[in-house]
Formats: sequence, structure tokens, C-alpha cells
Amino acid sequence: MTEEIKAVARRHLATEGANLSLRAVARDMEMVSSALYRYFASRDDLLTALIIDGYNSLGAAVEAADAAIKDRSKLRSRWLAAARAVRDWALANPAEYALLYGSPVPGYAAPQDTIPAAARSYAVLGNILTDGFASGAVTGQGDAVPEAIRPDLARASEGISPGLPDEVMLAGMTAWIHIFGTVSFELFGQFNNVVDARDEFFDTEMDRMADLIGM
Amino acid sequence: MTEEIKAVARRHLATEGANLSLRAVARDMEMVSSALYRYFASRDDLLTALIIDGYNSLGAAVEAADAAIKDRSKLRSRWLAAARAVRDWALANPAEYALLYGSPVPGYAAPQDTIPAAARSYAVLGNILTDGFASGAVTGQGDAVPEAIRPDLARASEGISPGLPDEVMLAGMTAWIHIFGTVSFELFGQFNNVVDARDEFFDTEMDRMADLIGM
DNA sequence: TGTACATCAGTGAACGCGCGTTCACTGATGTAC
DNA sequence: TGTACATCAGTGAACGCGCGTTCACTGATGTAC
Repeated sequence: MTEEIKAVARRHLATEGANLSLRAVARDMEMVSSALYRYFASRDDLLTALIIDGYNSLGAAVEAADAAIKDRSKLRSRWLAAARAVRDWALANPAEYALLYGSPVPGYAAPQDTIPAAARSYAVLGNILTDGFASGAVTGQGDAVPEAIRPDLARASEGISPGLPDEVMLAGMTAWIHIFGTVSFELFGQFNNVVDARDEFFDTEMDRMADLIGM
Repeated sequence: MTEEIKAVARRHLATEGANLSLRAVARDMEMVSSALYRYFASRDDLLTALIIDGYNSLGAAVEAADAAIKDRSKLRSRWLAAARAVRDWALANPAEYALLYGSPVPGYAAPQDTIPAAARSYAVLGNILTDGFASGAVTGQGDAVPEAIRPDLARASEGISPGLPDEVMLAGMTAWIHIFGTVSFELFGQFNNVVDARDEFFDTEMDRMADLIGM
């Protein structure tokens, strides 16, 4: 039942945008709106559940894309597959993507519960970098890392890919940000009248990031 | 009067998020809600006006930041100043930033009128690239540009910096996207519990982009 | 200088709709003796 | 096997609030003769 409510709510998100309405969901399920309160304590609770589901769904997609590359030493293929998985997932679920990576929903503050789910897709890149570093393919040469951001990099790598040099971690973050920057530009309309060859453009951008990481 | 309404609406955006309410704006101005219809034909019209103002305000800030660098040959300084101006403007006007670069407002489709204003900040980077290319400082060596995206690049450079090689244009777009990707991550909460040294992190990212452009 | 008229910013009531949440309740199902 | 009871999913009415938009109107200001 809880699952069915979430499914309907996701469908509503897709058509209505972020203005999710409990009453509309209930209507769609041919229930009375108060019945939903047996499953979710409040609208915010439902939103939180959708967000966690969203991160997990994205995370699973990215994990699967990486896992599908049989030759684990082909770092660039793994990276491209993971990045494409993010974009494909976002194009298939634009409203959920907006919920996760777009403007904050007015009046809603995501609780801490969402954090582990959010890290899941992120961790895939961490694995790729870790594998690359272990095999010596990724060395993290290049720019010096400013002292001020070293603690942040250390903390980020701690949970996800311990032992990675700051240089590699930083390049990874640059690349990671760039996936979502590019996808958001595409999804939120900044490519309208500017970029038509979107598949190719995305791949080109991701290629550049692979260069930057040095893999 | 029109200006005052927009000012109040902007203040509302800042506190309420994207759910801009005509009635709330009217209340704030101690007017009756119907009075606003003398100035804007509808809520969407007011939104459009705010969006155009926002792009212009951002564009002016970026232009000023670039213009403040006296030695015009210092491309990297100009780039960093422009990029920082985007971020500073976004941090100062988070709701307007979300309106321009965040998730689309449900039920609202931006009309074509917003396009020229949107290009204004973009054009500043075009100028920097053009100057760099003219002086020979930026050559656009590096990755090959896939055929499929050449038409897009040509069209983009046409209006903004004619004559620029595709390689340079592409690097510029990568950098441009990365500004907004980084700012959006920061503003939309993806840096929470991850990046604390935000000023330094942003500068580091922008430095990387300057390297990538080759300036 | 004084009157008649037009302009137009802002009013107030109404229409028809939406929302999240609470609360006492019904009525079917399953469990215990 | 049959009765008494507890559980619990879902109901329906209500509370108190919000919204965008329309429309006939008032009443002050400015203009023309």
C-alpha cells in the first residue's frame, strides 16, 4: 500500500512538478485524503520517502551501469557508463531529478535520513577512482590542492574511497559536479536554442572530465 | 509602481521560495489583490518580468566584475572575477537564482522574451575568450570536437563571439556549465556535510576551468 | 477663474477552486476462548 | 463450532486557510473649454 501511494505520488510529481498534493494523490487512488495518514504522518514524510527512494533508484541505476562493464580495468568506460546512467535516469524521471538536485521545495527541509541514500551513486565514482589508483592508472598528478579544502576532501574520501590522494579526490568531485551541472542545464531549459545534439554534447563533456581525472 | 511590485515580489521569492503569490504581494503592499492587475496581466506575467530582471541583474553584475579588471590581457583574472560574480550574485539572491537556473516553476513556461536577457552574462565569457583568441593567448588546442556538436557551437558563437574556433567555444561552454553546476550544488544543498570551505573550493574549481580553456 | 468631463489607480465583493490536517466513526477481518 | 472481542483500513465531515481572476464601482486627479 505504502508502495502504491509512492508510485502514484511519483506519477503526480512527473506531471505537476514539485507541488505535490496529498489530496490529489488520494483522489487518484480513489481514497479519501485522510486515509493517507495511515501510511504517512504528513506530506513532508511522503516527500522524504520519495526523496530517499529517488536517491536509491538513481544509485541502483548507476551501480548497474558500472557493473555492466566487464573489464574492470577500463576506467574510462566505467566512468562514461556511470555518467550516462545519471543522465538517462534524469531524463526518464525529470521530476524526481528536480526533487533531488533542483531548487529546494518551499517549506520543506530534508531530514538527515536522506544522506546515506544520496551517497550511493556518488560511491560508484569513488570505486572507479579507487580501482584506478590501486592499479596505478590514476595518479592524481596535476594541480596543487589548496590547504583549505584538504579537510573536506579527506572527509569525503573517508567514507567512500579511503586512502585516495586529495588530488584524485578533487578531480573526482569536479567531474561529479560536472555530470549534474550538465544534466541540470539540459533538464532545466538552459540548452534550449543552444545545444541540440544533446547526447553527443554530454558524452563530450564527460570525456573531458575523464581527461581531467587522467583515466 | 511596477518597480515597487517587482521589488516586493522579489522579497517574497526570497522568503517563500518559488511559490510566488499575487495575493501575498498585494497584502504586503497594503493593496487589494485585484489592484495588481493594473500592472501585470497575470501572475505569469509578473514571473516573466522577474525572470528578465533577474537575468539582467546577474548580467550586469558579471559585466561589472569583468570590467573592473583593468589589465584586459589578464584573462584568468577576468574569468575568475566573472565566475565569482555569478556565485556572489547567486548567494545574495538565492531565490532568484533558483528561478533562473533551478527546477522549472510548475505550470509556468518562460516565453521567448527571456532569451536575450539570459545571454547577457554568457556574453561576458564570450568576450574574454574572443580577447584571448585575438591576442593568441588562447589557442583552443586539445581534444577534437565531435562533428555532431559543431553546428551547435557555431550557432552559439555566432551571436556572442564570432570567429572563435569550435575548440575554444566548447571549452568555454564546459567552463560556463561548471560555474552553474558548482553554484547549484552549493545552493541546493549538495555541499551540506561535504564541502565546508566553499569560497576556496569554488575558486579551485574555476581555476581548473581556466586551465582547461588554456588561459 | 470656474465648471464639466475624462482618465485611471485602487476598492471590495464574489466565483470557484485548491490545500493539509484532525477526529469521531463504521464495518470488515482476524483472533481467542 | 460458535460467540465475543480487538484490530485496523478507510470514511466523511469539518476547520481554517490559501489561491488567481473578474467585475462593477468609487473617488481623486488632471485637462479642456
